[in-house]
Amino acid sequence: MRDGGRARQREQTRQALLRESRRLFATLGYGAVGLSEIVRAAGVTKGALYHHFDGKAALFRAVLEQVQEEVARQVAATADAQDDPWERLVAGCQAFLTAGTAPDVRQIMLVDGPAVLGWAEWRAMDEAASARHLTDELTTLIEAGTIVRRPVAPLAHLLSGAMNEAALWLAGSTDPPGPGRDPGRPVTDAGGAARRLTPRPRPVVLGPSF
Amino acid sequence: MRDGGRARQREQTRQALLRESRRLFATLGYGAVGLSEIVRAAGVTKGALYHHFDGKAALFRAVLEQVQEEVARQVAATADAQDDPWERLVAGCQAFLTAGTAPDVRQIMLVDGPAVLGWAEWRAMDEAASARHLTDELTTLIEAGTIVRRPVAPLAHLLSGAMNEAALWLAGSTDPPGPGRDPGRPVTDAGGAARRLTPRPRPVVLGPSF
DNA sequence: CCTTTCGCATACCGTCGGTATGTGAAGGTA
DNA sequence: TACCTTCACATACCGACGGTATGCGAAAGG
Repeated sequence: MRDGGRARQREQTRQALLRESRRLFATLGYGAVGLSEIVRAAGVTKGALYHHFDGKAALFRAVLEQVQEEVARQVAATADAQDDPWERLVAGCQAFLTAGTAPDVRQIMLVDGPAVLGWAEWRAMDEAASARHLTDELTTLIEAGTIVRRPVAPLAHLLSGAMNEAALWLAGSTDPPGPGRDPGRPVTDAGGAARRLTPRPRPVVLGPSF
Repeated sequence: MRDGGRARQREQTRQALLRESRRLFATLGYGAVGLSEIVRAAGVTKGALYHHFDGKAALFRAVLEQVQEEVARQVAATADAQDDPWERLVAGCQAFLTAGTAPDVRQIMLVDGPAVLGWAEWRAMDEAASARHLTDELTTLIEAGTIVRRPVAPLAHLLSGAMNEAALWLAGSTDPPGPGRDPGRPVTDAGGAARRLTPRPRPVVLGPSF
């Protein structure tokens, strides 16, 4: 072959499988995508797929890991640009809402993820990817006295759940399994909505509502 | 037949299908349950199933409707026992967390629901069943000045998402698709945790944290 | 140059959701 | 009571799917 060695070709095939399966999973949903479609789009056969992954669910898991990593990177980058801890939390939430509006994230990470891998595994992956930072931020805010002292784990879960639902809601009612409206609509202003949802005056306590 | 007329027998078959499929969906998850298992457990054949429902997803939809109705009834009953609007909201949230801890609700309503029917349809069903009351409660609280005046729709979504995640978390890490621990464990004290999560002093503003 | 390894293709299998058709009892009608 | 219609299913079957076992040819190693 004129292209680089075996390792190069191997990685190329693997990336093609990840890229095409991600696209199909995002647009049609996990259940509506057949392996035949994936391998056809990737230009390989089922033999290649099962050589790289342990099955359909394992392929989905790899895609989900990729998506979660991207979201975590965006959120962390936006949050870390802020110096003040409270502003870091707010910026991080806004960044998550912006990222969560993307169809990939929406369908793969928020809709199919828990059902395909089971909630426990999905939660563990989310914890490892991004929720860990959220816990850190909340801990910092508690230590600084910005929010009332409470167990951080429940706070993190509640805030995480609220953000997930908000992302799904802000993305509009466009999702594959249903009737599905125009996918190319201008996407409701997620950033603006997120900003409107956060308090103008910096609060002294976060606890009461939780 | 010695049992009542056709209508009676028909309803009996339908209920058996709903009961057994609900049990199997709850314990194994939607994807891991085959129609053959369902009809065998219900003591009928696939012909009966397709005579009553339009397919597997439609059967699941009927089960989900049933589950949502039960949850909504419990929540409404608990909330309506309180006179004060704020106490109604708190009691309703606690009741939801208690109900959401049940494995049926957990797997069917919170995990598989959005993936099987699509998020939009799932959201519409939830809206019709229970979220509508949540919006009403929040509106009342805003009108009474208990919480700061904001658009209620975002508030309702955030709170709903937080409650859903909380219910999944409080139920522990036991779910079918994963390794799944002892299903009969004593269920972490959901009511107590819910009470601990809500503020002791009645707040004047709910907004800041949202 | 020969051998081994490995990345992948081919061929095949059991099972699944879904459908088309058959059937016998319940219910109406004379 | 005899007949006919309706209806609530059962039976038989199909294409497609996820998954597996095996074959093969090119690249790496000696």
